[in-house]
Amino acid sequence: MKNRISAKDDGATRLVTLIEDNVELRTSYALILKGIGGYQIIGEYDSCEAALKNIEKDIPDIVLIDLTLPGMNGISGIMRIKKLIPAVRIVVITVHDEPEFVFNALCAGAIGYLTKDSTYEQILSAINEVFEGGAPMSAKIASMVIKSFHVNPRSPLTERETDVLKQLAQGKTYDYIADSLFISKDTVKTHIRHIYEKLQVDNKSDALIKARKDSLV
Amino acid sequence: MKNRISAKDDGATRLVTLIEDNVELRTSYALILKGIGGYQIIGEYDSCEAALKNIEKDIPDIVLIDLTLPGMNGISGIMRIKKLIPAVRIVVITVHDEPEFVFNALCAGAIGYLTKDSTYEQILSAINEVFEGGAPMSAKIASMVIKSFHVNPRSPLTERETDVLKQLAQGKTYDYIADSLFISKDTVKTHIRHIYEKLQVDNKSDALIKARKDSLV
DNA sequence: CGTCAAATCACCATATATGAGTGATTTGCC
DNA sequence: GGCAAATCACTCATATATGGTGATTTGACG
Repeated sequence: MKNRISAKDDGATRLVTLIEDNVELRTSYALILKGIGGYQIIGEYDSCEAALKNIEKDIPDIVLIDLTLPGMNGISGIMRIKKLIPAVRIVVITVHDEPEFVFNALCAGAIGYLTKDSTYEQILSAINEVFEGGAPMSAKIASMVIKSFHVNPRSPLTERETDVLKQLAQGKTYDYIADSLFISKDTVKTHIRHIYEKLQVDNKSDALIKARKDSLV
Repeated sequence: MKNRISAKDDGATRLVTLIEDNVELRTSYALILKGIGGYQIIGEYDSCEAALKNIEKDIPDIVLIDLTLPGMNGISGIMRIKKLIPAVRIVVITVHDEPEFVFNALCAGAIGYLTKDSTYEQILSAINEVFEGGAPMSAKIASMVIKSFHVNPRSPLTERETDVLKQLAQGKTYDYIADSLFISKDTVKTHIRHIYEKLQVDNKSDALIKARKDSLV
Protein backbone atom coordinates (compact mmCIF):
# COMPACT_ATOMS: atom_id res chain seq x y z
CA MET A 1 0.00 0.00 0.00
CA LYS A 2 2.85 2.35 0.66
CA ASN A 3 3.68 2.68 -3.00
CA ARG A 4 0.09 3.35 -4.00
CA ILE A 5 -1.01 6.91 -4.42
CA SER A 6 -4.46 7.99 -3.35
CA ALA A 7 -6.79 8.99 -6.15
CA LYS A 8 -7.21 12.36 -4.48
CA ASP A 9 -3.73 13.26 -5.57
CA ASP A 10 -3.58 14.88 -8.97
CA GLY A 11 -2.85 12.55 -11.81
CA ALA A 12 -3.06 9.48 -9.63
CA THR A 13 -4.43 6.19 -10.89
CA ARG A 14 -8.08 5.79 -10.06
CA LEU A 15 -8.93 2.41 -8.63
CA VAL A 16 -12.20 0.85 -9.67
CA THR A 17 -14.04 -2.21 -8.39
CA LEU A 18 -16.75 -3.85 -10.50
CA ILE A 19 -19.62 -5.85 -8.98
CA GLU A 20 -21.76 -7.35 -11.74
CA ASP A 21 -22.81 -10.96 -12.19
CA ASN A 22 -23.21 -10.74 -15.96
CA VAL A 23 -19.76 -11.62 -17.21
CA GLU A 24 -20.20 -9.99 -20.61
CA LEU A 25 -21.28 -6.71 -19.10
CA ARG A 26 -18.56 -6.81 -16.50
CA THR A 27 -15.99 -7.43 -19.18
CA SER A 28 -17.39 -4.53 -21.20
CA TYR A 29 -17.12 -2.16 -18.28
CA ALA A 30 -13.57 -3.31 -17.65
CA LEU A 31 -12.69 -2.73 -21.30
CA ILE A 32 -14.11 0.78 -21.24
CA LEU A 33 -11.95 1.69 -18.29
CA LYS A 34 -8.84 -0.08 -19.51
CA GLY A 35 -9.19 1.62 -22.87
CA ILE A 36 -8.38 4.98 -21.40
CA GLY A 37 -5.65 6.10 -19.09
CA GLY A 38 -5.88 6.87 -15.41
CA TYR A 39 -8.05 3.95 -14.33
CA GLN A 40 -7.17 0.56 -12.94
CA ILE A 41 -9.54 -2.29 -12.21
CA ILE A 42 -8.56 -3.30 -8.70
CA GLY A 43 -11.36 -5.82 -8.27
CA GLU A 44 -13.90 -7.69 -10.42
CA TYR A 45 -16.62 -9.60 -8.59
CA ASP A 46 -19.90 -11.31 -9.39
CA SER A 47 -21.40 -10.88 -5.91
CA CYS A 48 -21.32 -8.52 -2.96
CA GLU A 49 -20.09 -11.32 -0.73
CA ALA A 50 -17.03 -11.80 -2.89
CA ALA A 51 -16.40 -8.08 -3.13
CA LEU A 52 -16.76 -7.53 0.62
CA LYS A 53 -14.13 -10.18 1.34
CA ASN A 54 -11.53 -8.16 -0.54
CA ILE A 55 -12.69 -4.59 -0.46
CA GLU A 56 -10.71 -3.60 2.61
CA LYS A 57 -7.46 -4.56 0.99
CA ASP A 58 -8.48 -3.39 -2.50
CA ILE A 59 -9.52 0.05 -1.18
CA PRO A 60 -11.07 1.20 -4.48
CA ASP A 61 -11.85 4.85 -5.12
CA ILE A 62 -15.01 3.98 -6.95
CA VAL A 63 -17.31 0.97 -7.14
CA LEU A 64 -19.61 0.20 -10.05
CA ILE A 65 -22.36 -2.07 -8.82
CA ASP A 66 -25.44 -3.81 -10.16
CA LEU A 67 -28.50 -4.09 -7.90
CA THR A 68 -29.82 -7.54 -8.72
CA LEU A 69 -27.09 -9.97 -7.84
CA PRO A 70 -26.90 -13.57 -6.67
CA GLY A 71 -26.91 -13.72 -2.87
CA MET A 72 -26.85 -10.36 -1.16
CA ASN A 73 -28.72 -7.65 -3.06
CA GLY A 74 -26.96 -4.54 -4.23
CA ILE A 75 -28.64 -2.21 -1.74
CA SER A 76 -27.34 -4.17 1.24
CA GLY A 77 -24.02 -4.43 -0.53
CA ILE A 78 -23.78 -0.66 -0.86
CA MET A 79 -24.54 -0.21 2.84
CA ARG A 80 -21.88 -2.70 3.87
CA ILE A 81 -19.26 -1.28 1.56
CA LYS A 82 -19.91 2.26 2.84
CA LYS A 83 -19.63 0.96 6.38
CA LEU A 84 -16.19 -0.45 5.64
CA ILE A 85 -14.94 2.41 3.43
CA PRO A 86 -17.07 5.53 3.95
CA ALA A 87 -15.07 7.56 1.43
CA VAL A 88 -15.65 5.18 -1.48
CA ARG A 89 -17.88 6.51 -4.24
CA ILE A 90 -20.45 4.02 -5.41
CA VAL A 91 -22.21 4.22 -8.75
CA VAL A 92 -25.16 1.97 -9.51
CA ILE A 93 -25.59 0.53 -13.00
CA THR A 94 -28.84 -1.37 -13.32
CA VAL A 95 -31.87 -1.99 -15.49
CA HIS A 96 -34.16 -0.96 -12.62
CA ASP A 97 -35.70 2.48 -12.63
CA GLU A 98 -38.39 1.83 -10.02
CA PRO A 99 -38.53 4.35 -7.14
CA GLU A 100 -37.87 1.70 -4.47
CA PHE A 101 -34.60 0.71 -6.10
CA VAL A 102 -33.51 4.26 -6.83
CA PHE A 103 -34.22 5.82 -3.45
CA ASN A 104 -33.03 2.83 -1.46
CA ALA A 105 -29.77 2.85 -3.37
CA LEU A 106 -29.30 6.57 -2.79
CA CYS A 107 -30.11 6.29 0.93
CA ALA A 108 -27.69 3.38 1.17
CA GLY A 109 -24.95 5.68 -0.09
CA ALA A 110 -24.75 5.61 -3.89
CA ILE A 111 -23.40 8.83 -5.41
CA GLY A 112 -24.58 7.98 -8.93
CA TYR A 113 -27.28 5.94 -10.61
CA LEU A 114 -27.14 4.87 -14.24
CA THR A 115 -29.66 2.75 -16.08
CA LYS A 116 -28.36 0.09 -18.43
CA ASP A 117 -29.53 1.95 -21.50
CA SER A 118 -26.57 4.27 -20.93
CA THR A 119 -24.00 4.38 -23.69
CA TYR A 120 -20.38 3.57 -22.98
CA GLU A 121 -19.59 7.25 -23.46
CA GLN A 122 -22.16 8.13 -20.83
CA ILE A 123 -20.79 5.56 -18.41
CA LEU A 124 -17.30 6.83 -18.87
CA SER A 125 -18.24 10.47 -18.51
CA ALA A 126 -20.26 9.53 -15.41
CA ILE A 127 -17.20 8.01 -13.81
CA ASN A 128 -15.14 11.07 -14.63
CA GLU A 129 -17.91 13.24 -13.23
CA VAL A 130 -17.78 11.38 -9.92
CA PHE A 131 -14.10 12.24 -9.60
CA GLU A 132 -14.89 15.87 -10.24
CA GLY A 133 -17.30 15.94 -7.31
CA GLY A 134 -20.43 15.35 -9.34
CA ALA A 135 -23.27 12.88 -9.00
CA PRO A 136 -24.16 11.38 -12.36
CA MET A 137 -27.69 10.15 -13.00
CA SER A 138 -29.55 9.01 -16.06
CA ALA A 139 -32.07 11.64 -17.13
CA LYS A 140 -35.08 9.71 -15.90
CA ILE A 141 -33.48 9.09 -12.51
CA ALA A 142 -32.53 12.75 -12.09
CA SER A 143 -36.10 13.67 -12.87
CA MET A 144 -37.45 11.24 -10.26
CA VAL A 145 -35.03 12.54 -7.69
CA ILE A 146 -35.83 16.20 -8.26
CA LYS A 147 -39.56 15.60 -8.42
CA SER A 148 -39.37 13.89 -5.04
CA PHE A 149 -38.71 17.35 -3.59
CA HIS A 150 -41.64 19.08 -5.24
CA VAL A 151 -44.52 20.17 -3.06
CA ASN A 152 -48.04 20.34 -4.40
CA PRO A 153 -48.54 23.89 -5.75
CA ARG A 154 -52.29 23.53 -5.30
CA SER A 155 -52.43 22.40 -1.71
CA PRO A 156 -55.81 22.80 -0.02
CA LEU A 157 -54.02 24.17 3.03
CA THR A 158 -53.35 27.81 3.78
CA GLU A 159 -49.80 29.03 4.18
CA ARG A 160 -50.09 29.07 7.95
CA GLU A 161 -51.58 25.62 8.08
CA THR A 162 -48.71 24.39 5.93
CA ASP A 163 -46.24 25.95 8.38
CA VAL A 164 -47.85 24.03 11.20
CA LEU A 165 -48.04 20.76 9.27
CA LYS A 166 -44.41 21.08 8.28
CA GLN A 167 -43.38 21.20 11.92
CA LEU A 168 -45.76 18.43 12.90
CA ALA A 169 -44.06 16.36 10.23
CA GLN A 170 -40.74 17.01 11.93
CA GLY A 171 -42.05 15.60 15.19
CA LYS A 172 -42.41 18.93 16.97
CA THR A 173 -44.86 19.23 19.87
CA TYR A 174 -47.70 21.76 19.98
CA ASP A 175 -45.74 23.82 22.50
CA TYR A 176 -42.66 23.87 20.33
CA ILE A 177 -44.67 24.82 17.24
CA ALA A 178 -46.47 27.57 19.14
CA ASP A 179 -43.16 29.04 20.28
CA SER A 180 -41.49 28.86 16.90
CA LEU A 181 -44.41 30.50 15.08
CA PHE A 182 -44.97 33.05 17.86
CA ILE A 183 -48.59 32.03 18.40
CA SER A 184 -50.45 30.40 21.28
CA LYS A 185 -50.84 26.68 21.66
CA ASP A 186 -54.56 27.14 21.18
CA THR A 187 -53.98 28.66 17.78
CA VAL A 188 -51.79 25.73 16.85
CA LYS A 189 -54.63 23.44 17.87
CA THR A 190 -57.09 25.40 15.75
CA HIS A 191 -54.82 25.14 12.71
CA ILE A 192 -54.40 21.43 13.27
CA ARG A 193 -58.16 20.99 13.55
CA HIS A 194 -58.56 22.75 10.20
CA ILE A 195 -55.81 20.63 8.68
CA TYR A 196 -57.53 17.44 9.84
CA GLU A 197 -60.84 18.67 8.40
CA LYS A 198 -59.33 19.53 5.03
CA LEU A 199 -57.38 16.28 4.79
CA GLN A 200 -60.37 14.31 6.08
CA VAL A 201 -58.45 12.57 8.83
CA ASP A 202 -58.78 12.61 12.60
CA ASN A 203 -55.31 12.04 13.94
CA LYS A 204 -51.74 13.08 13.43
CA SER A 205 -50.39 9.87 11.93
CA ASP A 206 -52.99 9.75 9.19
CA ALA A 207 -52.56 13.46 8.52
CA LEU A 208 -48.84 12.99 8.02
CA ILE A 209 -49.32 9.95 5.82
CA LYS A 210 -51.76 11.84 3.64
CA ALA A 211 -49.55 14.92 3.62
CA ARG A 212 -46.62 12.90 2.39
CA LYS A 213 -48.70 11.09 -0.18
CA ASP A 214 -50.03 14.36 -1.58
CA SER A 215 -46.67 16.18 -1.26
CA LEU A 216 -48.18 18.87 0.94
CA VAL A 217 -44.99 19.34 2.91
CA MET B 1 -53.65 30.81 -29.26
CA LYS B 2 -55.50 28.65 -31.71
CA ASN B 3 -52.68 28.76 -34.21
CA ARG B 4 -50.08 27.92 -31.62
CA ILE B 5 -48.97 24.36 -31.26
CA SER B 6 -48.18 22.92 -27.86
CA ALA B 7 -44.56 22.01 -27.30
CA LYS B 8 -45.64 18.48 -26.50
CA ASP B 9 -46.38 17.93 -30.20
CA ASP B 10 -43.41 16.71 -32.14
CA GLY B 11 -41.41 19.39 -33.85
CA ALA B 12 -43.40 22.17 -32.24
CA THR B 13 -41.83 25.44 -31.24
CA ARG B 14 -40.77 25.45 -27.60
CA LEU B 15 -41.82 28.59 -25.77
CA VAL B 16 -39.42 30.00 -23.23
CA THR B 17 -39.82 32.77 -20.66
CA LEU B 18 -36.77 34.43 -19.14
CA ILE B 19 -36.79 36.05 -15.70
CA GLU B 20 -33.43 37.70 -14.99
CA ASP B 21 -32.77 41.25 -13.89
CA ASN B 22 -29.28 41.44 -15.36
CA VAL B 23 -29.96 42.72 -18.87
CA GLU B 24 -26.72 41.45 -20.33
CA LEU B 25 -27.26 37.94 -19.05
CA ARG B 26 -30.86 37.95 -20.15
CA THR B 27 -29.85 39.04 -23.60
CA SER B 28 -27.22 36.32 -23.72
CA TYR B 29 -29.72 33.65 -22.81
CA ALA B 30 -32.09 34.97 -25.43
CA LEU B 31 -29.34 34.88 -28.03
CA ILE B 32 -28.43 31.28 -27.19
CA LEU B 33 -32.00 30.21 -27.74
CA LYS B 34 -32.60 32.33 -30.81
CA GLY B 35 -29.39 31.02 -32.36
CA ILE B 36 -30.84 27.55 -32.72
CA GLY B 37 -34.12 26.36 -34.11
CA GLY B 38 -37.15 25.17 -32.22
CA TYR B 39 -37.18 27.77 -29.47
CA GLN B 40 -39.07 31.04 -29.15
CA ILE B 41 -38.72 33.61 -26.39
CA ILE B 42 -42.32 34.28 -25.44
CA GLY B 43 -41.49 36.51 -22.49
CA GLU B 44 -38.51 38.43 -21.12
CA TYR B 45 -38.86 39.92 -17.64
CA ASP B 46 -36.66 41.47 -14.99
CA SER B 47 -38.91 40.55 -12.07
CA CYS B 48 -41.35 37.86 -10.97
CA GLU B 49 -44.08 40.45 -10.63
CA ALA B 50 -43.76 41.42 -14.28
CA ALA B 51 -43.62 37.78 -15.37
CA LEU B 52 -46.63 36.78 -13.29
CA LYS B 53 -48.73 39.48 -14.92
CA ASN B 54 -48.26 37.91 -18.33
CA ILE B 55 -47.52 34.27 -17.70
CA GLU B 56 -51.10 33.08 -18.05
CA LYS B 57 -51.36 34.44 -21.55
CA ASP B 58 -47.76 33.62 -22.50
CA ILE B 59 -48.13 30.00 -21.38
CA PRO B 60 -44.45 29.13 -21.76
CA ASP B 61 -43.26 25.53 -21.83
CA ILE B 62 -40.17 26.38 -19.87
CA VAL B 63 -39.07 29.22 -17.61
CA LEU B 64 -35.46 30.16 -16.94
CA ILE B 65 -35.32 32.08 -13.69
CA ASP B 66 -32.76 33.74 -11.46
CA LEU B 67 -33.21 33.55 -7.70
CA THR B 68 -32.08 36.96 -6.52
CA LEU B 69 -34.36 39.46 -8.18
CA PRO B 70 -35.69 42.90 -7.35
CA GLY B 71 -39.01 42.61 -5.49
CA MET B 72 -40.30 39.07 -5.10
CA ASN B 73 -37.54 36.50 -4.73
CA GLY B 74 -37.19 33.67 -7.20
CA ILE B 75 -38.35 30.95 -4.80
CA SER B 76 -41.71 32.65 -4.25
CA GLY B 77 -41.85 33.34 -7.95
CA ILE B 78 -41.42 29.65 -8.76
CA MET B 79 -44.22 28.73 -6.36
CA ARG B 80 -46.60 31.24 -7.88
CA ILE B 81 -45.80 30.30 -11.43
CA LYS B 82 -46.34 26.60 -10.67
CA LYS B 83 -49.63 27.51 -9.03
CA LEU B 84 -50.79 29.23 -12.21
CA ILE B 85 -49.32 26.74 -14.71
CA PRO B 86 -48.49 23.44 -12.98
CA ALA B 87 -47.17 21.87 -16.19
CA VAL B 88 -44.52 24.50 -16.81
CA ARG B 89 -40.94 23.36 -16.37
CA ILE B 90 -38.82 25.79 -14.41
CA VAL B 91 -35.04 25.85 -14.52
CA VAL B 92 -33.08 27.97 -12.07
CA ILE B 93 -29.93 29.75 -13.22
CA THR B 94 -28.17 31.45 -10.35
CA VAL B 95 -24.84 32.11 -8.69
CA HIS B 96 -26.12 30.60 -5.44
CA ASP B 97 -25.14 27.07 -4.51
CA GLU B 98 -26.11 27.23 -0.83
CA PRO B 99 -28.35 24.40 0.38
CA GLU B 100 -31.17 26.75 1.42
CA PHE B 101 -31.44 28.15 -2.08
CA VAL B 102 -31.11 24.80 -3.80
CA PHE B 103 -33.59 22.81 -1.75
CA ASN B 104 -36.09 25.63 -1.45
CA ALA B 105 -36.06 26.06 -5.22
CA LEU B 106 -36.54 22.33 -5.77
CA CYS B 107 -39.38 22.12 -3.24
CA ALA B 108 -40.97 25.14 -4.88
CA GLY B 109 -41.10 23.21 -8.13
CA ALA B 110 -37.90 23.73 -10.13
CA ILE B 111 -37.02 20.80 -12.42
CA GLY B 112 -33.47 21.99 -13.03
CA TYR B 113 -30.80 24.01 -11.24
CA LEU B 114 -27.80 25.50 -13.00
CA THR B 115 -25.11 27.64 -11.47
CA LYS B 116 -23.89 30.63 -13.41
CA ASP B 117 -20.52 29.08 -14.11
CA SER B 118 -22.33 26.93 -16.67
CA THR B 119 -21.19 27.33 -20.24
CA TYR B 120 -23.65 28.28 -22.94
CA GLU B 121 -23.39 24.77 -24.30
CA GLN B 122 -24.33 23.39 -20.89
CA ILE B 123 -27.28 25.76 -20.60
CA LEU B 124 -28.52 24.80 -24.01
CA SER B 125 -28.13 21.08 -23.43
CA ALA B 126 -29.87 21.51 -20.08
CA ILE B 127 -32.87 23.04 -21.79
CA ASN B 128 -32.98 20.25 -24.31
CA GLU B 129 -32.67 17.74 -21.50
CA VAL B 130 -35.72 19.21 -19.80
CA PHE B 131 -37.77 18.59 -22.91
CA GLU B 132 -36.58 15.01 -22.97
CA GLY B 133 -37.94 14.41 -19.49
CA GLY B 134 -34.68 15.02 -17.68
CA ALA B 135 -33.72 17.22 -14.76
CA PRO B 136 -30.46 19.04 -15.46
CA MET B 137 -28.27 20.08 -12.57
CA SER B 138 -24.76 21.44 -12.29
CA ALA B 139 -22.40 18.79 -10.93
CA LYS B 140 -22.12 20.35 -7.50
CA ILE B 141 -25.88 20.69 -7.18
CA ALA B 142 -26.47 17.07 -8.21
CA SER B 143 -23.96 16.01 -5.61
CA MET B 144 -25.73 18.04 -2.89
CA VAL B 145 -29.06 16.60 -3.89
CA ILE B 146 -27.92 12.98 -3.90
CA LYS B 147 -25.97 13.34 -0.68
CA SER B 148 -29.11 14.64 1.00
CA PHE B 149 -30.46 11.09 0.72
CA HIS B 150 -27.46 9.38 2.27
CA VAL B 151 -27.83 7.87 5.70
CA ASN B 152 -24.90 7.63 8.08
CA PRO B 153 -23.26 4.24 7.46
CA ARG B 154 -21.79 4.32 10.96
CA SER B 155 -24.90 5.08 12.96
CA PRO B 156 -24.61 4.33 16.68
CA LEU B 157 -28.08 2.77 16.53
CA THR B 158 -28.85 -0.88 16.01
CA GLU B 159 -30.92 -1.95 13.03
CA ARG B 160 -34.03 -2.38 15.14
CA GLU B 161 -33.57 0.97 16.82
CA THR B 162 -33.24 2.53 13.40
CA ASP B 163 -36.51 0.88 12.35
CA VAL B 164 -38.24 2.43 15.33
CA LEU B 165 -36.66 5.84 14.85
CA LYS B 166 -37.64 5.83 11.19
CA GLN B 167 -41.27 5.40 12.10
CA LEU B 168 -41.09 7.93 14.90
CA ALA B 169 -39.77 10.35 12.30
CA GLN B 170 -42.86 9.71 10.22
CA GLY B 171 -45.11 10.73 13.09
CA LYS B 172 -46.27 7.22 13.98
CA THR B 173 -47.53 6.53 17.51
CA TYR B 174 -46.04 3.87 19.80
CA ASP B 175 -49.07 1.66 19.16
CA TYR B 176 -48.72 1.99 15.42
CA ILE B 177 -45.00 1.24 15.53
CA ALA B 178 -45.56 -1.77 17.77
CA ASP B 179 -48.13 -3.17 15.36
CA SER B 180 -46.08 -2.58 12.25
CA LEU B 181 -42.94 -4.19 13.72
CA PHE B 182 -44.91 -7.02 15.36
CA ILE B 183 -43.61 -6.23 18.83
CA SER B 184 -45.23 -4.97 22.01
CA LYS B 185 -45.58 -1.31 22.89
CA ASP B 186 -43.25 -1.89 25.81
CA THR B 187 -40.54 -3.07 23.49
CA VAL B 188 -41.01 0.02 21.40
CA LYS B 189 -40.58 2.08 24.54
CA THR B 190 -37.43 0.19 25.44
CA HIS B 191 -35.94 0.82 22.00
CA ILE B 192 -36.84 4.49 22.24
CA ARG B 193 -35.21 4.71 25.66
CA HIS B 194 -32.03 3.24 24.19
CA ILE B 195 -32.22 5.64 21.25
CA TYR B 196 -32.51 8.60 23.60
CA GLU B 197 -29.54 7.36 25.62
CA LYS B 198 -27.37 6.91 22.55
CA LEU B 199 -28.34 10.26 21.07
CA GLN B 200 -28.06 11.94 24.47
CA VAL B 201 -31.50 13.50 24.35
CA ASP B 202 -34.56 13.08 26.52
CA ASN B 203 -37.51 13.71 24.25
CA LYS B 204 -38.82 12.90 20.82
CA SER B 205 -38.40 16.30 19.19
CA ASP B 206 -34.74 16.56 20.09
CA ALA B 207 -34.14 12.96 19.04
CA LEU B 208 -35.63 13.64 15.62
CA ILE B 209 -33.68 16.87 15.22
CA LYS B 210 -30.46 15.07 16.06
CA ALA B 211 -31.37 12.12 13.87
CA ARG B 212 -31.91 14.41 10.91
CA LYS B 213 -28.76 16.36 11.61
CA ASP B 214 -26.68 13.18 11.76
CA SER B 215 -28.55 11.53 8.86
CA LEU B 216 -29.52 8.54 10.98
CA VAL B 217 -32.80 8.02 9.16
C1' DC C 1 -70.74 48.06 2.98
C1' DG C 2 -71.52 43.27 3.83
C1' DT C 3 -69.55 38.77 3.58
C1' DC C 4 -66.13 35.40 3.93
C1' DA C 5 -61.79 33.18 4.75
C1' DA C 6 -57.86 33.31 7.49
C1' DA C 7 -55.51 33.85 11.62
C1' DT C 8 -55.64 34.56 16.16
C1' DC C 9 -56.79 33.22 21.22
C1' DA C 10 -59.63 31.09 25.19
C1' DC C 11 -61.72 27.52 28.15
C1' DC C 12 -63.29 22.89 29.19
C1' DA C 13 -62.94 17.92 29.15
C1' DT C 14 -60.96 13.43 28.35
C1' DA C 15 -58.13 9.99 26.46
C1' DT C 16 -53.74 8.78 24.97
C1' DA C 17 -48.91 9.17 24.62
C1' DT C 18 -44.82 9.81 26.74
C1' DG C 19 -40.80 9.37 29.88
C1' DA C 20 -38.61 7.45 33.76
C1' DG C 21 -37.65 3.71 36.76
C1' DT C 22 -36.82 -1.22 37.39
C1' DG C 23 -36.44 -5.79 36.26
C1' DA C 24 -36.32 -9.93 33.44
C1' DT C 25 -35.80 -13.50 29.53
C1' DT C 26 -33.94 -15.18 25.27
C1' DT C 27 -30.78 -15.31 21.55
C1' DG C 28 -26.53 -15.34 19.32
C1' DC C 29 -21.87 -14.08 18.97
C1' DC C 30 -16.95 -14.01 20.11
C1' DG D 1 -18.85 -17.12 30.18
C1' DG D 2 -19.77 -12.62 29.16
C1' DC D 3 -21.98 -9.25 26.36
C1' DA D 4 -25.00 -6.81 23.25
C1' DA D 5 -29.36 -6.96 21.25
C1' DA D 6 -34.10 -7.71 21.27
C1' DT D 7 -37.92 -8.84 23.62
C1' DC D 8 -41.75 -8.05 27.26
C1' DA D 9 -43.92 -6.45 31.88
C1' DC D 10 -45.44 -3.29 35.48
C1' DT D 11 -45.90 1.26 37.73
C1' DC D 12 -46.35 6.24 38.03
C1' DA D 13 -46.70 11.14 36.86
C1' DT D 14 -46.98 14.31 33.48
C1' DA D 15 -47.28 16.05 28.83
C1' DT D 16 -49.77 15.95 24.80
C1' DA D 17 -53.37 15.34 21.66
C1' DT D 18 -57.98 15.56 20.46
C1' DG D 19 -62.85 17.32 20.56
C1' DG D 20 -66.18 20.81 21.40
C1' DT D 21 -67.67 25.60 21.45
C1' DG D 22 -67.10 30.27 20.94
C1' DA D 23 -65.04 34.71 19.81
C1' DT D 24 -62.19 38.69 17.72
C1' DT D 25 -59.60 40.88 14.13
C1' DT D 26 -57.98 41.54 9.64
C1' DG D 27 -57.98 41.85 4.77
C1' DA D 28 -59.78 40.66 0.40
C1' DC D 29 -63.48 40.69 -2.86
C1' DG D 30 -67.49 41.92 -4.89
